[in-house]
Amino acid sequence: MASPVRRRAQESRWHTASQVLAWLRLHPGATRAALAQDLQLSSGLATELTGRMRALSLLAEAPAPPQGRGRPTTVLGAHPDGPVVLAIDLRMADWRHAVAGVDGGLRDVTGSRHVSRDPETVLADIRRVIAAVRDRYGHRLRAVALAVAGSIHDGRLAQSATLGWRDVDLTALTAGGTVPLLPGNDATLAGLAEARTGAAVGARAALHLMVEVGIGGAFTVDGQPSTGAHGAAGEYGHQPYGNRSLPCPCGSRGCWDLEIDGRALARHLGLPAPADPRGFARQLLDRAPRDTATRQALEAVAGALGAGIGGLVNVHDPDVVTLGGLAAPLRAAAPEVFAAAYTGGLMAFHRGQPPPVVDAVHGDDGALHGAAVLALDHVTSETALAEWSARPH
Amino acid sequence: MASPVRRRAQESRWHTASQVLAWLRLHPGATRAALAQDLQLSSGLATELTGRMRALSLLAEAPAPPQGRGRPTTVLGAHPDGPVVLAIDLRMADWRHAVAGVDGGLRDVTGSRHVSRDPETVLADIRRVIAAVRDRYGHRLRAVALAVAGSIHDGRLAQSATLGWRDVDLTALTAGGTVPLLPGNDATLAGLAEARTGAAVGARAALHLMVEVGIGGAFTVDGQPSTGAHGAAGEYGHQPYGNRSLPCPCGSRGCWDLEIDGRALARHLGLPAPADPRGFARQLLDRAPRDTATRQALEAVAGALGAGIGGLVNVHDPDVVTLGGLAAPLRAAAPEVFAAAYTGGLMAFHRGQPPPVVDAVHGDDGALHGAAVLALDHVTSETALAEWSARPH
DNA sequence: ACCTTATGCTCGTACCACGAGGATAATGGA
DNA sequence: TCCATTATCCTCGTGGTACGAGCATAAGGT
Repeated sequence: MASPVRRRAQESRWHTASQVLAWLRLHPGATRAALAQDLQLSSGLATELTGRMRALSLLAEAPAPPQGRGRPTTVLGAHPDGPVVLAIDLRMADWRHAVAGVDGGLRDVTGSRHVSRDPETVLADIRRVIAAVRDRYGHRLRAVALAVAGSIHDGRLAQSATLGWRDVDLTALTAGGTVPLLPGNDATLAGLAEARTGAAVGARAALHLMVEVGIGGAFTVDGQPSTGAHGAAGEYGHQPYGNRSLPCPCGSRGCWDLEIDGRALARHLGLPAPADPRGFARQLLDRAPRDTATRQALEAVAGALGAGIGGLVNVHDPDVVTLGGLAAPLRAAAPEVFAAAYTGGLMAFHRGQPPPVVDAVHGDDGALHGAAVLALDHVTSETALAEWSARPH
Repeated sequence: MASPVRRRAQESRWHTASQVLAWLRLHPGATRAALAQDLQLSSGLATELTGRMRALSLLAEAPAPPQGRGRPTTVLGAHPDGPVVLAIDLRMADWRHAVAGVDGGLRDVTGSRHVSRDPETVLADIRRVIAAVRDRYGHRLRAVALAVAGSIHDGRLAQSATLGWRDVDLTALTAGGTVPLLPGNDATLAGLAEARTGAAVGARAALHLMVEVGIGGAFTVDGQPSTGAHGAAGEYGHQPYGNRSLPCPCGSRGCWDLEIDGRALARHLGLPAPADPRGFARQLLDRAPRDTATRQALEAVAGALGAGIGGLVNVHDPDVVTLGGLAAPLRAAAPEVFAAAYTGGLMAFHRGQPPPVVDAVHGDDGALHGAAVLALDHVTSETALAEWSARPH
């Protein structure tokens, strides 16, 4: 615990080290010479910093293969005894987890299907995994991030149509331990992953939209998602873009959600609401080319998707929009309809150079990667580094 | 000009000084002792910092009136030779400007009506004022911020329904000089002012919505507005919340704008679109109590306002929502309808503690104050302080 | 072998932050 | 009037990061 008086000096002490680790995650397998050049470190400072961080097990250096003339440099990587985080992605039918070191690489990616979708059972499973990882890594485990397909509010899972849960306390997962638990909405974290290592790399402001059951997303600026006051931001599916006569399970009416996912497709086809909207939509996407009615339903949905995205671009003014989950195949099913609705929804001055709408690159791994990013951001923060350095190594 | 190599040291050198000036603006007329306590500065550091900043004309100290026992402290304020900024608010019928020092206080608030609304004429007027202020303050003038009732895109005024302008280059206003021009949307800057010194003080995340002609706003996190990639964020009026059959001057259809302002009121009353939607709405608000049809029109608008705000709360998850311009009286005209639509538009888990919707406190001065905040943020940044200190005094 | 190139290391300097100890300037009571 | 009390300011020695110059080192090229 840093004394409050020493606060400013403590933090500035780890400022550059934190920058180094952030840079390392963006450039895995990079050399020390490249680090010094990118961050404009003097060679003296690079020596001192890497030395200090090596001594603290924050960094490992290995001789780099010589490339041309000059003294060979070293390759930077995570230290074998360095801090690690646990990333968990809790989805409708299954959940997965992985361990990551400060270089951002995911290790031990493991998954298993839910035996029961009952909250108590699932949370007990997760608690078991956390305990197992803590047993294996000991004090090296510094944070656990949990991506959930539902709305997060002050550390609680407020509601999840996907899982059928309502107001589940997640903080209890690491209660008793000292490891912080960082929960996040799955679409928000997938957006974070796209911004850092995905289709939105290089963009200052990026909007990610993900369709599974309903539509969610994240707006990131300089790689930081806008989380709002209680971590509940990004619920784009619950904007009144739709038909006011349709009630939404969220409690509101006319939500965009209802115009986008499998429920909307079923409605357009005159079918009852499917139990598994995601699976239903996937089926339709597969058989679309052969079925006119299905194609028309997909066109309606693609249009609703494009028009809404146009409105969101007006609100957020992103450099780029990324599509995750079913959003990408939905657009691909009716690209002209989507494009017309998208540009039609933009304010005139955006139409000269509309932000490109690109498919996400992380696929189903987005939320898991994003959870790792969230946890590693926490671990490589200046205060967390100060804490880590206070322990013996 | 700082050499790139010295960047890190230069910035950290001014880090605390920048914090001091930021704090001073939030606590005008505060004492040095209070500064040291709030920022947890050791008394030695407070001495050194204030001394350095006094020598650089960044700060003035005057003996504080003694209050009880103990050695009297000093009151901090802007130095009489310190840096200043020029804030300008360009509105439909008139424009105003003011000079501000680093303590944030607005001086010489002046206004004048447009003789002509022709862009060239108005911009020439503004150029004249900038030149006059520069003549008077010389190198002390460090930034000019310009609030405009229109959409900003990469430093240009992309379109303004209010002024009837389209794609006007604003950067030319200070061309030739070295003073940076910082343009901003008026609603965005009003939101900034509310977040720093208005109704949203203390909130981490705040949403400001302002109705004049159409509706615009700003989402601020920790006092920083989300500006997007090109400074065009916050165009809430151009989300497809409304009736798709209505074309909007922005080029899209069904914009929220068309459901909220004087044009919506006229439509509900079966009247043609008014030339001055703002004045028209003001008239109706005045005579509402005596006229049933008007009251019903106002109720429809208040409902559309509340429902949209509910959707935006789902998106942004703010701590508080502030209403500027006509938004406050529109709500007041039908508070029950507004409240029902607002909570009805919220996702269920927000309804337990919905973010309070409060009236803005800056009134018509919001954009001008926000422009001053924007300019002063620039001037008290670490790099700007480094530049200032490099000059002789 | 020697030069060239690229990088790492050492060390003196500059500067901010910190904390302890003492100085200072007011009040208020004896 | 004098002195204790209180709150603040100032001085100074220490610690720590960043910087840059100069030198050392380890390769490839000639």
